[in-house]
Amino acid sequence: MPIRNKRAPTLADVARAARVSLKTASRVLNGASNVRQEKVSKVQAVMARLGYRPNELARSLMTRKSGTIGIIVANLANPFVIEVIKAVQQVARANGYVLIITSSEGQPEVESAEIESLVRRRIDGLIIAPASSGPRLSSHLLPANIPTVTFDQLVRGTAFDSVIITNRQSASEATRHMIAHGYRRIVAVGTRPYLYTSKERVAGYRRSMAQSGFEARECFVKHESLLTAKWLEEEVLRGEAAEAIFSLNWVTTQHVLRGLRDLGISAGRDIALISFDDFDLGEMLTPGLSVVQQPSDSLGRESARLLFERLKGDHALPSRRIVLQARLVIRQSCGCGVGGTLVAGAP
Amino acid sequence: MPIRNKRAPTLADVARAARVSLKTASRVLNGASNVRQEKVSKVQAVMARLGYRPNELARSLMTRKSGTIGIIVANLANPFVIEVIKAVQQVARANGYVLIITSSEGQPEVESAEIESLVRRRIDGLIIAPASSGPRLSSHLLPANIPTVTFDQLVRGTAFDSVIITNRQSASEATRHMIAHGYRRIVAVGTRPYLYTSKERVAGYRRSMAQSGFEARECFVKHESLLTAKWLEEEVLRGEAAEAIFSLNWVTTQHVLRGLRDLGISAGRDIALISFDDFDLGEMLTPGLSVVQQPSDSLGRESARLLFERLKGDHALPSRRIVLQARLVIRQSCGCGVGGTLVAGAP
DNA sequence: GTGAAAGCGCTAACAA
DNA sequence: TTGTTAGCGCTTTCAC
Repeated sequence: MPIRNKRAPTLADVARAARVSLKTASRVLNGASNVRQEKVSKVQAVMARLGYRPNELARSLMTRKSGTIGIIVANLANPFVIEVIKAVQQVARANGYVLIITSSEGQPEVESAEIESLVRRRIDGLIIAPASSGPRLSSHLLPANIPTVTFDQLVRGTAFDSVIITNRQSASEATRHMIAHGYRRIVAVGTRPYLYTSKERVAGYRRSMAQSGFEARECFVKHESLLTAKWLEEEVLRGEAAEAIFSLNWVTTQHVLRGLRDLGISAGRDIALISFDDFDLGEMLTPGLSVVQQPSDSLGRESARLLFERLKGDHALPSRRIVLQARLVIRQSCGCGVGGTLVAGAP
Repeated sequence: MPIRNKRAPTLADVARAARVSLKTASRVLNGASNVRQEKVSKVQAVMARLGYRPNELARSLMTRKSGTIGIIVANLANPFVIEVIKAVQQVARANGYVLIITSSEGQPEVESAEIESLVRRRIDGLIIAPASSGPRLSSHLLPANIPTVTFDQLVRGTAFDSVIITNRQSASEATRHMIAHGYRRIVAVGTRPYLYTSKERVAGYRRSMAQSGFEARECFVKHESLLTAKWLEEEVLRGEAAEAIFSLNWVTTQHVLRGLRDLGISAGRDIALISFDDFDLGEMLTPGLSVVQQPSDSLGRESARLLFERLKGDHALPSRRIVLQARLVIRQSCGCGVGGTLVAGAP
C-alpha cells in the first residue's frame, strides 16, 4: 500500500514498493531495454497492483513535448470540417497524439484567443483553418517553435505549410458546366467575400463567364445571417435576372436552399444550382445536388502528414504547399437529368 | 534580454528582468491583490516585452488541475454529436477549459484506450457517450476523482451523472403517429440492438404497436456496413411486408434512404418513414423527412453544467440524471402532406 | 507586501 | 545494468 491513501500513486510510490530506484521504474515505464527482465516484471506487477497511471503532464514538462496537437476550425457544423478533423484525428492517434479542437467561429479575435490558449498549453503543433486571409495570424502570436499547418484558407505573407484545394480551377469548371447547359445569367452567391477561398472561387467563376462573353454577377453577404429569402429575391433573383446560381460554400448553399424553398422555387428545377461543398444527403435531394466536392479526407491526412514530418524530423524544412484536386460531382441540380437543356458538348 | 536565447522565457526570466522575486512575478501573473501597483505594472511590462507565455503544464502539475475536459463520442460524423460538442465547447470555453475530443468509433476497446490516454493527461472531467451499455465503462478505468458525465447511452450499474432523452416515449409517439396514418405493417430498423438507446426505442415502438394490436417487427444489423439495399429488400420490405419504416438512429436512416433509392423506392411516398435523429437538410428532402429530434444543444449544455458543478463545487453530490424531451417533428415522409392517408384523430 | 525554500511527478545527465 | 543528482516552470508553504 502506498503511504498516502488519497493521492494517486506516483512513479516514486511504484519504485518504493518494487524496491528499485526511481530511474529504474522510469526505465520500465518507458520500455527501455537496459533493465533486467526480472525487475521489469516486478515493476510492472507493482504498477498493475497499485493502479499506477503515468502523469503525462509531468513528463511533458521535462520532455517539452505535450503530445497534443491543436486544431482550430471556423465552423464545427460544417461536415467538410468534420471530415478533415476525423482524418487528422486518425493520424494523430496513430502517432500517440491527442487533439485539442477549438473553433474560431470565423472571427480573428476569437482565433487569437484560442491560439493563445493553445500555446499556453504547449501544443506540439497546430493545424488551423485561418479565420481570415489577412496578416492577423502572424508569428507574433505563434512561437516559431510550434510547427503549424494551415488548410482551407491561405494566409498572405506567412511561411506556414499549407494544404489547399483547386478553388479557382474547380469553380471555373463548375461554371463552365452550367454555361454548357445554356445558362448565361449565372450568379455567384457567397459569404465573407474577403476570404481567400471566396476570392479564388469568384476568380474561377469570372474566368469562365468571361470566356463565354457573359456578364459575371456576384452577390455577397458579410455574414450568413443576412442570407435571407428576401435578400435572395431582391439581390440575386431580381425577377428573371438569374437562371442559375453558383453557391460558393456550404453555409451559403444551406441558406440558399432554404430561401428558395421559402420563395416556392425549386432549386435545380426552376433555377439551376451548383454548390461548392457537399452535404450528407446531397444526393438524396430532389433534384440531387450537383456539387464541387472537396477531398476532405486527403486534406486532413495531408495536413497531419506535413505536421508530423516536422514534429518527428526536421524542423527546418522549407515551407511546403500542397494543392489537392476538388471534384465536380454532377447530379441533377445543375440541369442534368431533369429534362434540362444540356447543350451538346457539355462535360 | 534573457540569458538563454533559444528557450521561451520563463517566469524566472521575467522576475529577473523585472528585479522582483519569482513569487511576486507569480502573483502578478495570477492577478493577486497583494502586490504594489508599481511592481504589477513593471512585471506586466516585462512580460509583454519578453513575449512571456505562461506554461500551463507546469502550473497544472502543481495545482493538479489541467484545465482540460475530455469528451468521447461514438461517431464524429453524426451531426447530433457535433451539436452536443459545440454546446459543451461553449460552456467549457466560458469556464476557461479546453476540450480534448476523441472518438471511440462505438468500440468498447477503443473507448478504454481513449479513457486511459485522457486519464494520463490528467483531464479534470470527462463527458462521454458510452460505446456500450454494459459494465465495461467501469470505475477501474476511471479514477474516482475524475468527475464524469455520460450522455446518450445509459450505463448499467454506475453512479455517473447522466443526461439522456425520452427515447421510449418519443419512439412510442412516433410509432403512434404512423399508426394514425393507417399503417399497421410498421417495421423498426436499426443498428446495434444491444445499446441502451436501441432497446428503449424498440420498447416504445413495441408499446404503441401492442396498444393497437399490431405485430411488431424489428430488423437489426450489428454494424451499419451490413445495411445494404439487398438486406433492406430481403429482410425489411419482403414484398408487401412493410408499409412504414421507423428508423432507429441517424446512421440507419442514412443507409435506409440510400438503400430505398437504389431500389427505386421513394422514402415517404412509396413507403412511410420516420427517423430517430434529424439531418442538416432533412427538411429539404422530397418528401421532407419526419423525425424525432434530439435536443442536442440542451443535451450538451446540461452535460457540461453537471460536470462543472462538480468541478467547481462539491465533488460529493449524489449522482444525478437528467431526462430531456425529444421532439417529434412532422414533415411529410410519415405520410403527412403528400396525399397520405392520415386518419382522423392523428396527432 | 514580499521572498526563500520546497516540491508537483517525471526525465536527463551523469556517475557507479 | 543501476542509482544519484539535478532540474522542467510553476505554485505553495511559511517566514520576514
